[in-house]
Amino acid sequence: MKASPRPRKAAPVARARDADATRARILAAATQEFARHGLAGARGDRIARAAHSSERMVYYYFGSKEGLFRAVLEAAYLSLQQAEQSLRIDGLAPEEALGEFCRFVWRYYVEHPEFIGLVNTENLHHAAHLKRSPRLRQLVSPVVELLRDLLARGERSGVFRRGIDAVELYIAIAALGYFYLSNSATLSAVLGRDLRAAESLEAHWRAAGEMIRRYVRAN
Amino acid sequence: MKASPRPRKAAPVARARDADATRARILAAATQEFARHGLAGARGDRIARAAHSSERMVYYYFGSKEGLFRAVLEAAYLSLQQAEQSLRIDGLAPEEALGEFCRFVWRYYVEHPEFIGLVNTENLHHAAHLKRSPRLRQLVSPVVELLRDLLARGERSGVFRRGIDAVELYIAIAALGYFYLSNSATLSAVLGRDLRAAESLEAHWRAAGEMIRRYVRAN
Amino acid sequence: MKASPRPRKAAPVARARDADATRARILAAATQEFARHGLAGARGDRIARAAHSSERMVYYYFGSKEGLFRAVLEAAYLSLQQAEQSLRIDGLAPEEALGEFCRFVWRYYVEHPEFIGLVNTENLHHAAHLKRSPRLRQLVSPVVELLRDLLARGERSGVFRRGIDAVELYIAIAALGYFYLSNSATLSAVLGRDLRAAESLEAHWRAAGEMIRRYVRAN
Amino acid sequence: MKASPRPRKAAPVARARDADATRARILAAATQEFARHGLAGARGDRIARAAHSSERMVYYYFGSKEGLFRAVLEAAYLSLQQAEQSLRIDGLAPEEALGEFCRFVWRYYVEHPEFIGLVNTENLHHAAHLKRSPRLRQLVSPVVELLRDLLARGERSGVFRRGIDAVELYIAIAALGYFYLSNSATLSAVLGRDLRAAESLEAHWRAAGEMIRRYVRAN
DNA sequence: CATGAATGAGGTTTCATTCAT
DNA sequence: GATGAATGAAACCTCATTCAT
Repeated sequence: MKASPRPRKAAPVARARDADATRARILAAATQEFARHGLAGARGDRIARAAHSSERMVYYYFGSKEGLFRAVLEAAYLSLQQAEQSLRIDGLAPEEALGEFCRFVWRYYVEHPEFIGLVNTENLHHAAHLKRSPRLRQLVSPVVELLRDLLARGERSGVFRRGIDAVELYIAIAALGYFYLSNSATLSAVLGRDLRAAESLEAHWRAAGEMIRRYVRAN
Repeated sequence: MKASPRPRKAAPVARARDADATRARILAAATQEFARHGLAGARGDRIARAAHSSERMVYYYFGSKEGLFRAVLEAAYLSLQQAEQSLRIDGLAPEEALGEFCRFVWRYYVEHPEFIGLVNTENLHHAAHLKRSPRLRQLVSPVVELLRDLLARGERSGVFRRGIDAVELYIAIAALGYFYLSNSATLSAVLGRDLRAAESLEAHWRAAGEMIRRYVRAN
Repeated sequence: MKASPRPRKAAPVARARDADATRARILAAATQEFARHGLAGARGDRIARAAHSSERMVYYYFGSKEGLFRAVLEAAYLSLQQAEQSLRIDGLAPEEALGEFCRFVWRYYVEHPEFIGLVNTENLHHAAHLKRSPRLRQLVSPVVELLRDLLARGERSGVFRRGIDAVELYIAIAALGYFYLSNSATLSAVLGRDLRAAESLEAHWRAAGEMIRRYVRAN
Repeated sequence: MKASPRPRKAAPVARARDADATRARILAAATQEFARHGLAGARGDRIARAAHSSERMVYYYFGSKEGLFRAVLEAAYLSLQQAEQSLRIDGLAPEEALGEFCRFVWRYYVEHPEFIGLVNTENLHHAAHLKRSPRLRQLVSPVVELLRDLLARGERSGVFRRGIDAVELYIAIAALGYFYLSNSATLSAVLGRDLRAAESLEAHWRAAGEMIRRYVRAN
């Protein structure tokens, strides 16, 4: 065991560490709560209980319900950005790279259902919190730039057609993944098919991949 | 026109005692309120005021907030179904017909932003109200059948390739329209481009149409 | 089929009969409702539904909730009085007559649990409705007179002791029946014995009869 | 007496922050309100006002109206049990002891009219709250055991007859006190005699005592 | 005689938040 | 830094009752 240097204020230090941990637990609990119930539907006591803390602490650390939501939203977009930054596709052939890109985006949605819930809630509020958050205003998503490079590479090598807008391509990719997952409940009811079943999901990713491929390929 | 005897308080009385009209006004007001604020965020007094009625009447006609939401949802899906039934594309050539279909779906979303709000809210609740509504369980969307016929026609005439699933095609068309509109606020903030601007919208419909066309066409 | 004499106003007559029947059904339903839930706990819509009528009719016939309660109370006490008037014990020997009297009172409580519920409710209200009802103020219970005669007879024949107050005797008889039935739920819980079981009830009537007998008998 | 530093708002502050005291004041106020008006007739704002607190605090401490009622009921039965435990009659001669027991029970009813009101209300609800209360289910009334011992003693010394059930005796004693007080309002109206008058009460306790004595005595 | 529509007032309960130590 | 106690405002909903035909 490593000796910690001069634990003169052992108790306070422990508390301080708890403080960070408490804050993190509240943030995690709030992320789930806001994603599941929206901003208006979220309940402070549920967050406090899930975080093994108290409502009082929520206000202590985040000031208000909206402040907490803003923090949750910031953390969610920051997480996405970090994941995006770990994406390496510049070594791959354009078509493979695009496939990898799609898989990355869609997998992120699948593995982070809370992200979809939070973003839906934020859209209900016309992105008011996103706009007001200084931390988020300066973080521009790097993925569009990535796609732009990819399209240029594909164009040069002749496998992609010209004139494709990177933003539009990104939106299409996002749409095909996000909408399917976000709306699977109502779609399943209306279409009479369980879209959450494994085979439905797989079929969708295949069709969606095909759609993106056909959209960009030359001729 | 027949002169009614002593219409001293004609207008108010007519309004005050017309149950159908009162119900309809409440339903319309609630549709807006739920679409804008979600189920938890909707406020009974705002609905009553917008409907020129009272909170009491809301409960008189719809029993509870959830009952009202269910009625709103039923009406919204019924409206969509009625619009769908008025869609006539069987006389058009397959490619034109598909274009017409896309335009119909996307225009519906553009002209009924409240529909998107309601459906998002219902998805937050895992389609619980949709599932419980007997009126909606029996109404199956007719558009998938329409698409299936269209795909068959196109296949036979050689303009569409084989093996396209009508449900997948429908989801793709819906996704490209719905996601863009539903998420325009956060996307605009993150992508740094106003997706609600007229030229952005037009560009999107063009790109989306191209994507669908390329997805189905032969070769 | 018998021809009814001149059914000129058949419908109205039928309606008029229905009116009496409706009134009676409302009264019967209200009796149950007030007995089960008290005055404050009684619900107009439950009464209307149970009477196969409408809330509006309740007000049409009885003016107000309190008016309805007063009518119910009057009917209940009138029923009791009618039953009391049918009691014939003057031909029996004093001891037998007293036994018959007890059985009559206790059987009435057993067979009219709604009476107990109503009387408890009325006591909660300090008999305010009883006091205000002119119909009830003039109906004096004849049973005390009956008991007084009985006690005199028994005294003369030497089987009853002297100095027994008829009112006290009546209260004792009532108490031993009423309290047991009215409080059986809490007593069962506290005493750990199901007082509503057939053998418990029988044992109680035996003990209660013994108590009354020993109270009045000479020496 | 110690002088507290700067007691500028001493009284209000002390009162405002003493959780136990606040809880107790609410409980006391609710006891009166429920006893006087029943469960359905009780009003939250009246309780809050009488407790010099707020409706909000009622929910803070007791969760719901029913939760408050349950707490009130528990406290009432606990109080009775405590009083019962302070009853000492094992040193007295059997006849004296029985008289003391009766006096104790009847005095408790006279001095705790709220207990009668609460128990009546609970019986209206078929003892539903009593049954659900774990605290009350385990507290068995000790008085029946007391009576059983007393009867055995009296039997042995020959002053009491054999075969008397302690539960029946307890019920009889309770009935003669409870019923008289609980139903005095309607009985007074129907019998045309003010049962709450001092001389009526005294006469009743005398007659009731006589009844119990004659019930148990040998021969 | 009957009734569907309407309603004011107030009921219970919940919400997000602050006080005071 | 942390906490239990407290709270104003407003939410949803219900009640007994009346209106207007």
